[in-house]
Amino acid sequence: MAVRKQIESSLSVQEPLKRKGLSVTDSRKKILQLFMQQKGALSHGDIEKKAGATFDRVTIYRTLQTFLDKGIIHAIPSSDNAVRYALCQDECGPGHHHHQHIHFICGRCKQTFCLDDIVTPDLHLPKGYQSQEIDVLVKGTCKQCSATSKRA
Amino acid sequence: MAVRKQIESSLSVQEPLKRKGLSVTDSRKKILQLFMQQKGALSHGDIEKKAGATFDRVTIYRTLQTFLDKGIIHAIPSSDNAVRYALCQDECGPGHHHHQHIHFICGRCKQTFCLDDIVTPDLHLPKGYQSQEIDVLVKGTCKQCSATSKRA
DNA sequence: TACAAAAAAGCAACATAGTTGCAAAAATCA
DNA sequence: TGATTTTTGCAACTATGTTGCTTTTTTGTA
Repeated sequence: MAVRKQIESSLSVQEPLKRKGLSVTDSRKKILQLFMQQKGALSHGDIEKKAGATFDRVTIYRTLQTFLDKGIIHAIPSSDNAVRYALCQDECGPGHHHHQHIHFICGRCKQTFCLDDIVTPDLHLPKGYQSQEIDVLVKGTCKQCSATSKRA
Repeated sequence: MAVRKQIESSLSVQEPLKRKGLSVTDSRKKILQLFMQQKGALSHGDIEKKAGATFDRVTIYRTLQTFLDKGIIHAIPSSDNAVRYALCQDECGPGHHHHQHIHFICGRCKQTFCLDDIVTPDLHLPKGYQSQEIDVLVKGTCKQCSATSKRA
């Protein structure tokens, strides 16, 4: 039955929500699930497409905002006016994000990935500048796409 | 006379346009001037405000796109759905951008600056990933704002 | 399990941002 | 100066994001 499947897969989804003190609702479960099934980052539009007409657009906006606030996802800047979101790895608290990883944007498959193993480098800023957060965006060709093009 | 002033200040503005093979129009002069007068980066909205009702919105979009294509300005990613633009320093050709500098986003004055002297660091990417371009965004407090808060 | 309080979702209406095609105006070049 | 090419402005449209309010769902407790 489809129902059983739903219940099973949503079990692992409920836990993080509860841990963050959020009430467990259909849209939150669904959206969190989408993120967990996904290697790359998701934009609001991606979620709208993937979730189909299940949820109101507004609900998606508000859910993303809630997830951001609670430190479940983090926003990845972009230069195409489509901010993407991805799951936080380590424990990010409300407001406190601890991200040291970099983001890779593939020009071929257009996906954005978190490279969790690559730590953001230290920078020497000019006198007077105080750094709070560093975001490194690397554009190029991802592992998968590099491999496919070689074989072709 | 206001006219003379216009002509004088637009002289330095015409040159880069011509060098890039662009016809010299009022909107291009005005928008390029805005960038040259400005320390920080400008979003489409900023330009719309600063240019007043002088130009059509569409013209601003198209001018920014043209400047991007010709390597006169570069786009700075953001996580607030407001891509900002700033003048290119060295010679960037069409398609070929050579930026090694980092971008600083001040949380206080909300301005974005190019720190031209800070070179983007080398990164060791995982096997298979090919890097073409690196964008470093640093969020924090800028020189000016740091100074003001100390005195206050 | 049922119920009241609190939280979230849905809806509608609105505001802003970005795109496209086409006609009018301006810039270029001979 | 005048013909050609380029750019602009306008209109209409699509997409994206926001807000207030009502209904529904969730939660915690009896």
